[in-house]
Amino acid sequence: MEEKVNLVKEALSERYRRGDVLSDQCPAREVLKHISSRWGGLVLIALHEGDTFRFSELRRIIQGVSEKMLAQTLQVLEQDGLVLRTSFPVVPPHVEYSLTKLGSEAAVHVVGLANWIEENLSGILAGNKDSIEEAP
Amino acid sequence: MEEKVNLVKEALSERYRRGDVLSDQCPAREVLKHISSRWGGLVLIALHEGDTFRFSELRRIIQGVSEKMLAQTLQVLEQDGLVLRTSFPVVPPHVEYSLTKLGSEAAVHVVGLANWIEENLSGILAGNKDSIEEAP
DNA sequence: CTCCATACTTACCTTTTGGTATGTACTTAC
DNA sequence: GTAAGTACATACCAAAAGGTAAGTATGGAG
Repeated sequence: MEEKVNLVKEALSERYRRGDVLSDQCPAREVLKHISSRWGGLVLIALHEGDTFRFSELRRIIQGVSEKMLAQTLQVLEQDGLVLRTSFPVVPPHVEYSLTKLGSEAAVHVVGLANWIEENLSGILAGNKDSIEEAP
Repeated sequence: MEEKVNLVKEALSERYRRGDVLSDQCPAREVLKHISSRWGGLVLIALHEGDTFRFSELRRIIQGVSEKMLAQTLQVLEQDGLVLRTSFPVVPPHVEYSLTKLGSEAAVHVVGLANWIEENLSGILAGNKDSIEEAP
């Protein structure tokens, strides 16, 4: 079994020179955490639907997100260079959010996953016994 | 602005008949949560590398995961019908994990995202100022 | 007879995450 | 003059996630 683990590591050797989400040291795992955080992926999906959005628009589209969490998530994604924040110095405040080039590329994969889930939802739910039967 | 939100909702109308991760009611969001949970995606990625894996192999490959979390994550993914668990009634116990057809399809998207992150890691890190400069 | 290995489970505790409520600054609408 | 809208920040608390350590069952190795 030790050999098999090594074989897999060997197959992943190319990955070690860039990033490796399977390694707990690698910053790639941090980035994956940001994108796959509770609201991170949904923000990318929402932004992928249009060009620019205001804070309050995003709040309405991403159902259930609180102001605090949306602000926090947007900041993290902005720091990763995935989201662009443009604020206009007017009152009341006007801020627009959009995806950067990097952000669009990442969003494509997240949207791909979300679409797959949405299309295969019934199949997945069928495999999930909890949703149809429950022990008394 | 209300019109814009409606326009987006209209553009997503097709999605409402299947699943919609942007809706907080829809079970699709739960499935997304499972897959994008801290260890869920990494399990899919690891399993995607080979045919079958034993519990202890997965623990070694997915660096940093605890026994408790790996067991829990595998159970959730099994309930969603993404992971297949095969146990052989021998002693010491022998259990093999692999992806189902559904699981393979989901894994493709997760692997795609992970690969993108790994390939673009330096670019992302460059946009992330926290990793190079720190306020004193 | 004791130790080791496998694949877990369980109890206990800490850390992280997330929600609610409130405050801010300013202007327009009523 | 009071409320509403905008884009947040902040404090406080509850819930969830996660780690550690120990226990379980069983048989073989020493």
